[in-house]
Amino acid sequence: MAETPGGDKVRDALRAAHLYYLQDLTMEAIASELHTSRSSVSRLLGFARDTGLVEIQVKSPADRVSSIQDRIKERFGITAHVVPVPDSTAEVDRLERVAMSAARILGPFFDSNMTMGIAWGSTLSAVSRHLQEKVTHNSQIVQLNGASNARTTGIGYASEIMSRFGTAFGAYVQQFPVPAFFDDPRTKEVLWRERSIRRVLEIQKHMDIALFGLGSAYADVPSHVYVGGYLDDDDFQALTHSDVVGDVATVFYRADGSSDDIPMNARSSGPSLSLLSKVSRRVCVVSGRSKLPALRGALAAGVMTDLIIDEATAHSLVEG
Amino acid sequence: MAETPGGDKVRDALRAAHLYYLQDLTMEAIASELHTSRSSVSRLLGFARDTGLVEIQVKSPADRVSSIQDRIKERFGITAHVVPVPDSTAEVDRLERVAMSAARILGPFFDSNMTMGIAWGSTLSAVSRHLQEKVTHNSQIVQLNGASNARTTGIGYASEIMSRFGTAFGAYVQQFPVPAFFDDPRTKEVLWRERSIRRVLEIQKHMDIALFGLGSAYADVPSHVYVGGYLDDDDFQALTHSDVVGDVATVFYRADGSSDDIPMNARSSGPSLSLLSKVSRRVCVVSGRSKLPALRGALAAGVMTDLIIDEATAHSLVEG
DNA sequence: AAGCGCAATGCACATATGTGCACGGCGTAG
DNA sequence: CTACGCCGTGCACATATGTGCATTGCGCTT
Repeated sequence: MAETPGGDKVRDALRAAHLYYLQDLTMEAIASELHTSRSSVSRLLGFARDTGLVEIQVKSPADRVSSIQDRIKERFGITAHVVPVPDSTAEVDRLERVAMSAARILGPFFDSNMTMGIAWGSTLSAVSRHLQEKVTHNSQIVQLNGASNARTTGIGYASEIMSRFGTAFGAYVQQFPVPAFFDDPRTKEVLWRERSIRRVLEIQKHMDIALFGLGSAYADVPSHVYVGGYLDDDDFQALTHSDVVGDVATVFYRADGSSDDIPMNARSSGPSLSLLSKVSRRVCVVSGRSKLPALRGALAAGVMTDLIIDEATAHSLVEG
Repeated sequence: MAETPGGDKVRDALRAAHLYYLQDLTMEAIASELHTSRSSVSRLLGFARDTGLVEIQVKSPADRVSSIQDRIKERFGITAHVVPVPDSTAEVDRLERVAMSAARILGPFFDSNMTMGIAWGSTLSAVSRHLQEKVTHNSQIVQLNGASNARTTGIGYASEIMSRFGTAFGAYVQQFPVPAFFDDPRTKEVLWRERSIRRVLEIQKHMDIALFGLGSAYADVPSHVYVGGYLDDDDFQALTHSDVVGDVATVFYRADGSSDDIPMNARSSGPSLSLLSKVSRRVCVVSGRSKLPALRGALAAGVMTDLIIDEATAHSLVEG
């Protein structure tokens, strides 16, 4: 067992998965082919699923007319993944379920030789907790915006998210050890010239997927940025003054999607929206009606190509 | 039910599938969300699977060293899909199982706006019987080679295969109503100038996927072509004389993969191997060791990009 | 060589899922 | 208006699957 430490297990799991999912054999039958017990087969299959040897996708046939996804596609030109959640569900559970779905939907998007940039926040945290393993090679996860602030280094929180993604995909994790917001924009400018930082920025520039939630001061569950001590009263005032409706990776924008001339952005560590828009796949996860204003703004800004959203909010989006 | 004749069913099935596969709810839980009984949910999920709303893939992680697939990839430069089948399995069951796997593996390959060319024969027939539904749009299936001969029109057989593919994918079916082999090559030349025929040839030329088995005179289960009255004694002699080891869609080739100067090919209705090689994805399904010589020849000819093959035969392929 | 600990295995039971059958609604033909 | 027949549904049962627990085998330590 030293030389093939589980390699046999993978082999068996793969074979079991093939027999089960591709040939419709029952576990009993597989057990006899594998000369083992049915229980072991059950466990092997479980292993195969957890481990990403089996990938299950739910595809919406493009023909279902006027489904919400299509309406969203028409109106906003993006691909929506609407997560069914009963309306009665509490806000927290709702986020949890959207996050779980997001984690599953994400799987097929990411693969070997890719780089995924991720933001941090309650939403991403939830997603990270539901990731299923999927082995990839030569892939990396890069943090989009800094996480430390005046009170904490924020490292525990953000890096936990990062490392969950890293281990789930077997990807190299590239942290971004800078504050979320600089006190002085000039510090940022200077720091941005450092080679160590430029290396990260360079990686960000070449990412294949960006994954983020939306920040919103008005959310029922106010976003992490707004309650974590990242902003002081002056900052809040400044934001209100600039008509900010939300943020993506600590970069703020207005209802019309514009993000220029918002002073806070000069101090933010996140990627500018224009930079973000160069990424070929930009996945946004949203749960809860209270994020609607932020969502509309983000749509106007065109920051996303894919939207994973709970049913009720999707509904409100196309209704209102 | 008149206006959405099953549209609701699809909707529900989709939702159920989402809840089941993406959110890990139990059928019981889904039943209550859907205000129906657990049984109905079970049925809905079954429907979702049959209907292609759910797609399940088994992926071989690229890292498993020296697996058969990798060895094949190295040696022949193609992607192999090895179907696990116990060695003790009878030849017929083996074909059946390979065919079932092939049908499942094929699903993800084919999609809307694509054209798939298919040959006919025992292998393809078996595959066609195991296809899972998958709705696509603006897609078509085109027959690669004629099927009628001196004795029968061959239409029942080939067109049954064709239509199974057509209905499974909701694709337009383009038959190719010509004999498998012409008595006189000049007839073919003349006919090939007809617009109706040229239309089909044109479609073939633009196909995105080609799917075929291998013909072999020496197979345990001799291929359909060799026993269906398509060839007479003289033909057989001619083939032997030309050192033919097998055929793809009634186009013959030698062990070294060459197919020129084989007189029969001038009379065959199938696409020349060079034409075939222009298709971006060329999937070959093989079951049974007796097809090995034909397989080696086909590999030498480079006609395939993907090979779906049973385990034992794959083994022999890399061993010998 | 005996003892220890870890991981894999199978058993037996608990759950979850699949399906034949009978019932009831609804549209249609008579 | 009634009879007929076709779904769609849920029930109850049959199967199939998941999992805690005790056992076994194996490698390593003492």
